[in-house]
Amino acid sequence: MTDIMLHNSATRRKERLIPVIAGQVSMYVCGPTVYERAHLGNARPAVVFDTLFRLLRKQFGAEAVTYVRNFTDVEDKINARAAETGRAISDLTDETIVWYLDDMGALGVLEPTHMPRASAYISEMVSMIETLISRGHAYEAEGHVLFSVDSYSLYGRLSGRSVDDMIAGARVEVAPYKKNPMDFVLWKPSSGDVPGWDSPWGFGRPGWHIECSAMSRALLGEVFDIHGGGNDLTFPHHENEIAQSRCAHPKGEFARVWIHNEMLQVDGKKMSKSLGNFFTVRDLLDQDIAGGVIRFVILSTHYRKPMDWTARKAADAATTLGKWGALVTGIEPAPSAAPEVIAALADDLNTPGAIAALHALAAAGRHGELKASLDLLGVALPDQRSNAVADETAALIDALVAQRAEARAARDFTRADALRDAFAAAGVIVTDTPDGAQWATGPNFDPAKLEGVA
RNA sequence: GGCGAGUUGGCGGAGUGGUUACGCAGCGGAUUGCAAAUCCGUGUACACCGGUUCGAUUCCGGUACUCGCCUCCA
Repeated sequence: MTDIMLHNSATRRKERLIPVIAGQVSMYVCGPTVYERAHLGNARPAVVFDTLFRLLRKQFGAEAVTYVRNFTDVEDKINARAAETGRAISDLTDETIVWYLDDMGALGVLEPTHMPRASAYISEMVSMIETLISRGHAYEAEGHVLFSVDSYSLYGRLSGRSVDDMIAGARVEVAPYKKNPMDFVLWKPSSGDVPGWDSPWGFGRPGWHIECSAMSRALLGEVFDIHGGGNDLTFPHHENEIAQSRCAHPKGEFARVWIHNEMLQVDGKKMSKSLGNFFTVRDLLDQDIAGGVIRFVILSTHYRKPMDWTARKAADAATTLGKWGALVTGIEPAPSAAPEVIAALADDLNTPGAIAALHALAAAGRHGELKASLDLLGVALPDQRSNAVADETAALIDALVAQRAEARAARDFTRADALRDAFAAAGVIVTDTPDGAQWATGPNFDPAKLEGVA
């Protein structure tokens, strides 16, 4: 079996994946906070780690891979959105979760093994916080429980920063009850409409970071193989997760390999909610950009490089997938993806390299392997006639195509070219082959424009 | 200011201490009534300045610029 090499951002080098338990792999990825539609930037990690999930399943067997991606459904942004709209929090989070699964499903993202909701793990969080207090890593102050960064000497190692530097560069006001300005909240009091739970420190709710520590512990244990997420989470979220989990479970290593995807950009700037330069996955799907096309564009750039989304890339991807669709239609997939494709993916998830291998398969006539390889990558080819042409429309087009053939045979090129122009205007793509003309509908298909041509 | 990532031909985008992917576009040709599609052919580009080396785009040091994190963020 091909070794899987992954760039571990904790050690900043490429390492061979050696699972904690031979033959089994466990992976945790930070999932979305659920209060609105996922934007394209949110889709990047979902697609990247889904591709890794697919590779791991291929290499270790589907049953041997445990993949956890949480839903953060306890978070102050959710509370704020619910308050603004007057909706119940559970309505908001339930609806957003359905949207998320729909949208990611359209991108070919498989459902992880477990999709825990933070709200279902409050007691585990409370328990972990109690452990941290008893071990001297956390303290209570004014109804809050704070993690003491001074109690963990390796704090800052993942993100490569020192506590002193961070304090010097801090741009936030420091709460007066913090012993060290970098101490972060594990538990905070709730009042009014804000949701809360009873705890040894009063009625309150957990901080964001402890949620992931508690869920990964509950589902994967004190040590697991891979932890993933966007690189914007490296600090403070992942740094804090490490501090919490390793201090609560000193014998566990927590995550062995850290994988961070780079940001998706628009015009060279990170797509983000705060900048407002985002569009949702649903927006693109509604523009008839196929999920397979979106996924292909995302996979066209290596996950550790910034990637700009452009309409040009989507158009190019649609063209490529359209060609491959024609090659692969009716072809039986090979039993396995091509070795070149697997080798590229096993080399730190080199998806652009894998796509180059796909082009080679297409050129070499290895269409069965092409199909199987596209399946491994999770890229769905667009249906050649996805616009579901009505029977009478199809009959009309067939008739017009036949008329054009007759006109050409009669050397009536004026008539033949007029028909060709009409097809072009209506978004019907006609391709002449040695066996006669074939047609398919294009992205701007508009059957109304064929009226009166006959 | 601190930390991290990046800078590859017209565009997108891999990779490598020497033979210099791949895709798109372009150009030349075949084919075609003319096109489209297809097929064949065609591109020594690696930000800048030093260093190491027989040889560097690839290693080391520095400079510039871009992006990210340092506050919620995938």
